[in-house]
Amino acid sequence: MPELPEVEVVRAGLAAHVTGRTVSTVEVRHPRAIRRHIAGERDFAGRLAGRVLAAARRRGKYLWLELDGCAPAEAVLSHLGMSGQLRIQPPDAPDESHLRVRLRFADAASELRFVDQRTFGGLSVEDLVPVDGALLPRPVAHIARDPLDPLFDVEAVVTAMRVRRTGLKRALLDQTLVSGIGNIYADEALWRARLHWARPTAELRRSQARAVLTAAAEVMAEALAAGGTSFDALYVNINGRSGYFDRSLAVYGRDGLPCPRCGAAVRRDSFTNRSSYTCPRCQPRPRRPHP
DNA sequence: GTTCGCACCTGAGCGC
DNA sequence: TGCGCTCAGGTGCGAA
Repeated sequence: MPELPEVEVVRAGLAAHVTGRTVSTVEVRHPRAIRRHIAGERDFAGRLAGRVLAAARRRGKYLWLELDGCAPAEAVLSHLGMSGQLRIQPPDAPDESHLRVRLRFADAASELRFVDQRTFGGLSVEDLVPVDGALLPRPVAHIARDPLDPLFDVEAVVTAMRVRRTGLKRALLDQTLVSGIGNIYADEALWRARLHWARPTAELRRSQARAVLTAAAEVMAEALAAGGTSFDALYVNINGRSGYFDRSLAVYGRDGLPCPRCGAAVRRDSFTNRSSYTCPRCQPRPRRPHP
């Protein structure tokens, strides 16, 4: 699944290969892919045609391409959801089976395709609004900075986290508190910090909260460094298979396998209709877990 | 105001 | 072979 490192790889690819290019036409192949663009398909296509893609930006798992020469400032916003890909393809390349949106460019050198099997992701054109010194698409205004953001304030997040009355993993997945962390990196960060996912945030020491946030930054930076090598000129990569399995995951998806640190069998728990993986020895369950 | 649970969605894997 | 069920999980929204 695309999490922060994968989205950053895509952003860098788009910055290199589509910025400065003029959109000629837009083809929406599946309406659900632009469901967040309330005005509909024709408006979506009309607002992009003839526009220059000026810059590729990201916050957390949201990605957007700023549009040149408009007031108020606008951008085409993308979230990859669970299975989304943004691909740069030659115009004569066969359509992918889950191709949802196609952007053609005036130079006709290549086209940008939004491919999404499960259609949890999508595109929309949004106004940019000033938030905390940054210019963000309106639906992203509530998203916190991510641990790789140079302006990420770890001490402020530690304070905010300890005010919450919830479990630690739930807090890590709350994009309004800290963005970019999904189920995989949450489990990996918790393992590195030796903390159980059910620890009540209100009972964490500052050093523990700081440790798990630092671990999240480390594991995502390592994944980004690894993922950055799979990019080439014709493929803006969110390739779940190659990017995903190349990572060195300590616990995620390793139910029953030995913990790389102590050798105890990794355990899978149910967590809000999904899974959490922990080492029962390195990450002991708290005496009073958050329910 | 804060926290939680569920729907959304498709394909792989599995048991029968 | 085919059917039905479970699982995967980020986000937004309504309920508590």
